Amino acid sequence: MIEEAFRRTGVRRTPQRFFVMEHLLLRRDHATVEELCAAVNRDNAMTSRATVYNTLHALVEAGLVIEIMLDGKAARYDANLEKHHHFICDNCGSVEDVEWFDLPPEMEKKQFRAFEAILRGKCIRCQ
Amino acid sequence: MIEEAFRRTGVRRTPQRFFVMEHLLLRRDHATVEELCAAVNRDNAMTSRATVYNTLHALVEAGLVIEIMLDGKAARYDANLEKHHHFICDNCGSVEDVEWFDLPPEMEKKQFRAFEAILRGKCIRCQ
DNA sequence: GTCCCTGCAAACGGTTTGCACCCGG
DNA sequence: CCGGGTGCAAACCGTTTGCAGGGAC
Repeated sequence: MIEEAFRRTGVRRTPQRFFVMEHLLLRRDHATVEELCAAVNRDNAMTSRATVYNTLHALVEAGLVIEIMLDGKAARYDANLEKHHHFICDNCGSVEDVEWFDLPPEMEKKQFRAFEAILRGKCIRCQ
Repeated sequence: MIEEAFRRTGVRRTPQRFFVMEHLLLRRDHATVEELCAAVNRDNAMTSRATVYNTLHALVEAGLVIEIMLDGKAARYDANLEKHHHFICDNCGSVEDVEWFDLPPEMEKKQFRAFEAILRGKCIRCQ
């Protein structure tokens, strides 16, 4: 529940923040700022790009959303908080979640703070 | 040998291209365009930023260098053609090569075209 | 009532592009 | 000589910032 998550993490509840969070939860398609801005403005009240950036920073800070930076293109945002990796389609550039797997044992020893895998290929639609 | 690599891959040999390639081979520190531009201009003839970009595209195209895009910051370039992963220091942002490891067997089955791991932590200097 | 959020517009940093000139093959 | 590379400057695109006004708590 969004209200509850905001209260719990101390994120101030504004319509803009609510709509952004709602969109990320409903359509888990790794939206970019541009897409979120368009979606929120289509469905609801007016929201500036700057506010979408501000909102996303707040949500990332609060741990409600993760930021995915791939290939130097626009950042994408993901409300899936389970540990997972990412797949990028060579053809259409879409991003999909991939089930989590750990580092091999010999690497695990080295105590990295974080591990993230990026997998590439053609997605089902593009094959 | 640089001359030979250029001839083999059909990259036209200009002083600028030679110096960029030389720098990447000698100091394998994952240089950014900015750093390469500065280094080439310090040591040798004048070279514009646009030409460094052009050169790097040509070298990546020719398969003599790989491009590393991390965290939406400036691209970095690497003359290490062996398969490897990358480590980024949380503190200073430096990038290091990490020995290659494969996907776990259950993932290997899915036939991804490419796999790249990004590891994070503190580098030796920053610990 | 106090902060913090919002919208706007300008600034920013990395990269790309258009163009006239130049040089490698 | 020809095609492609070079330098310069302007354009581009995603993101950040400064600021005045407004809404959450």
